[in-house]
Amino acid sequence: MSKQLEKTYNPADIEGRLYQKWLDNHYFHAKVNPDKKPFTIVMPPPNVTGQLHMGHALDNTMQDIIIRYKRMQGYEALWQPGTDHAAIATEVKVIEKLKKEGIDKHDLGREGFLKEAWAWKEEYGSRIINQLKKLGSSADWERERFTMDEGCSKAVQDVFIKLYNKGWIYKGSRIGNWCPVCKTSISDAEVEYEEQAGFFWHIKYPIVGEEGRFVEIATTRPETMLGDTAVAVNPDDDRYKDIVGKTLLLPIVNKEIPVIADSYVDKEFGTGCVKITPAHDPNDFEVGKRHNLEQINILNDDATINENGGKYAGLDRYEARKLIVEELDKLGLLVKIEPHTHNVGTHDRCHTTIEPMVKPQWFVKMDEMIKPAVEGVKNGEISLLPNRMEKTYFNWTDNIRDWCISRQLWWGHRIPAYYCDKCGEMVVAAENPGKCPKCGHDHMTQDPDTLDTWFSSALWPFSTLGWPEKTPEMDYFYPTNVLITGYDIIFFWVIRMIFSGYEQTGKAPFNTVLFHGLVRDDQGRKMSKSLGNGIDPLEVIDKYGADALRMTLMTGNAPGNDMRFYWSRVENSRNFANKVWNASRFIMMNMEKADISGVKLADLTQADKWILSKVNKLAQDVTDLMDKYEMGIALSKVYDFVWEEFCDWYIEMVKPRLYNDEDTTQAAAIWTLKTVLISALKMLHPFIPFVTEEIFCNLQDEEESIMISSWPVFKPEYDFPAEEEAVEMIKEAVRGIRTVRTSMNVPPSKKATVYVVAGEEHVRDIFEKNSVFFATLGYASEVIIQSDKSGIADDAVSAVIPQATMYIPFAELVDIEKEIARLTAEKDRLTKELARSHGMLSNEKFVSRAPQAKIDEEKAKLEGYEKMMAQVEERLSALKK
RNA sequence: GGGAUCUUAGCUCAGCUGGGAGAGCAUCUGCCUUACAAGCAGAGGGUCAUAGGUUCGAGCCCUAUAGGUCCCACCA
Repeated sequence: MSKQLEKTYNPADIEGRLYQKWLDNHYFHAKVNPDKKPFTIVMPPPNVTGQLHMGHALDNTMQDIIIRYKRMQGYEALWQPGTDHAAIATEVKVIEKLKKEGIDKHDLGREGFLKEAWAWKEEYGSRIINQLKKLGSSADWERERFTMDEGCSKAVQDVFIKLYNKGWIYKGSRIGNWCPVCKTSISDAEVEYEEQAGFFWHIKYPIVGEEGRFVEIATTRPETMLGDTAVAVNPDDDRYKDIVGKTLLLPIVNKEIPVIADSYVDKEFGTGCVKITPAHDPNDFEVGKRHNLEQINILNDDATINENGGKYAGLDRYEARKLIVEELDKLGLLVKIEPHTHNVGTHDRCHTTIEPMVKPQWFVKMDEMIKPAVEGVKNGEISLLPNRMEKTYFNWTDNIRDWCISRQLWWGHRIPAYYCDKCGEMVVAAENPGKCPKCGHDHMTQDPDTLDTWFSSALWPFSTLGWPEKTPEMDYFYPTNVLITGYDIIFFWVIRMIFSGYEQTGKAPFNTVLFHGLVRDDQGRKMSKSLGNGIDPLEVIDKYGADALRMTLMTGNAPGNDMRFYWSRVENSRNFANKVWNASRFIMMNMEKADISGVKLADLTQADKWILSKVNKLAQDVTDLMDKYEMGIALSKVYDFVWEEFCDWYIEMVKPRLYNDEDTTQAAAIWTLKTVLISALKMLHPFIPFVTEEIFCNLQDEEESIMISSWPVFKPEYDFPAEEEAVEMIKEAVRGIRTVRTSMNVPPSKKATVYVVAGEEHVRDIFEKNSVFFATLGYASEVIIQSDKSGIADDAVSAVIPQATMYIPFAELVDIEKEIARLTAEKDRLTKELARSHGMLSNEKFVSRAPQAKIDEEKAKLEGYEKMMAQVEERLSALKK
């Protein structure tokens, strides 16, 4: 017994209820099942601090589509979810929160602060998960993980110790990016360069022992001169050849520093003389190493000047800059100030200008570990989609530098290294050894630093499955199948997962990476909080439903490209959901009219076979596209089919049969409607799960969910190419008809005659009212078709449109001059087509290389053209007479 | 400086290995019709950035040019 649906689709009424039903039935839960093949996607873990944004919505919609598709195909489909502790992002938020309460992080101490952070995680960590659920995400929430849960922490610790023992993790003093606000080092990838207007200060450094002679240098950061230990010139620079090896008096500091020659210096840039500050510039650091220069750190962690800055100690870096410039001016050493725009590195979290600083940090050696990751992509073990991402990938792997993994934060995985309080001996171990192995002192202190948040994310594809324990899940679901993420984190995350996967498990963590672009606003800008242009996916869901949002995100852009968000596209998607809803409603309204249990394929009319064969072919096409992860194209194919073929043509064609209880083909029509609808619903389900589920359950009382129904496959018995061709011919004929008119108003007796006439002039004075062809078919008891296409048999027309009672060749009704013009144009077109076809078939390359099917197709086309040409010529000559 | 990518209808974008220029929105015309006005039928609108080349045939391949976007590196 099918139920009646509401007149319009109202997502708010059903989404929550259906999602709860799915959860209650554990449909999302994947178990180790040797009878089925596994298919695994691991969810990029959203930050616990996160709020669902369009990027998440897109990312998770894509994953959900694939996982639902695979589930319907009979795979044991696991979508492994979880959240990321997001070290610095969370720490910043918690500090902010505490600040509002008037509490400083350091007042609480490490343990107190971590308590606060965990409380934060408990409070907000579930928020984004609930938002993902609103999207319809069918992740296996029963397996939800967290990067800092016990298992993942164990994995992190094991990997650290393993890599350390292998010599691939080391502690080193290196110059790195320091954020004076977050007071932590950050990796190069976390630095964003902003173009800023600044100045070039030209300063004179006096040459010792040569009164009145100076070297002029140009700098954008004059305050760093406090840490200068040399001035460098290019060895080939003739201007300065004679001063190399001489000594300069560093002004203000009044210290003697050497002039050195180093090819790093660009003769053309600035004055050709560079002040060298090894402790505060990455290039200078390298130069300093080559020339054994002292590193003088002049900054405190908050970027104020430290005791090495003499009288400037305690001042902020910019304040110091101002005063130093003033002093240089007073000393007569300031030559000039030039405006200069340059790129300044800022921290991507807080946008503070970073300071290069020399700090002891932990590093992962990359040179060896990256090799299998490069090889795996090169040999196709891992494919990146779209392919162009491979270039970006190799660009990175070729230039990889050691990975700085220590962070001076509290929220994160603490580095498992312990130092003896007495002799400083370091031990890397899972637990505090308690006693120093070297001097026997009985107290060791753990390294205060934590690990880069990406260190744990890098292990995510396997740590979530229980690694390093040998779990059945690890055996069964790993390696995962596809990773879906934005191209913006290829460096942060994707590469690190790949090399970690190879190193830790000996296997690629996934065999395909599918990248998507960014969702931008309607002006193409990045959605960001500061611009206030972000569109909240939840708002879209509230207004138009999750299905509409999902569909919007999946259409209208190519894989890997950025997309713009338009409300009008959401409306269109909503309209489509409503269209499906109403088509289903119509079918349900008519389902009871006949018993369809005994319908056989032989009972079907031409129209039925046509639509059946269309949907059959569609299933094949869509499956192929889904397997290639071309979800956007797959969806638009189903969209076109449902709206244009099924609703606009088939349902309209079939109406007369439904309304006429005497019609012997009524049951066949109902059977076909239902069969095609169910197929279409199944193909739509991964994309728009809610509306399809609601309809399916109302339509198929005996089946509990479309989620666990089977994906449509191509069925040879539904392949009716001949019928398809016949109906296409009729459609072609009817499509040429311009205007459709009914005879005045349609009387309630449902008897009306519809004249379908080509060309408006013929009927304008006969009929007063225009109407719509297909909608009117439902009313009409009789249809007269006048077509300009000969060759369409009357019985073919009436097979599709049963009320059609007349068939009059168009030429008999039409203005002869016009018809000749039309035929002439047609002849021209055919001439061109024939030339094209002949050209192709006479081309040796084409004939030898093209697939046989294509050649046959072309031959068939050629024949068709030749026939049509003959007809056209015949009619032309007849008319001319 | 290195690299990627884009330029197709008024707007935003599809166009999968070369073979009949497409969608949504917008515009215009006619329709409340027993699934749907969140709808139906139709119309207008494009030298596919420019210039060459390969090919029987180019939106698609090659070269160059112009403009846009992004990533990486970064000059003190």
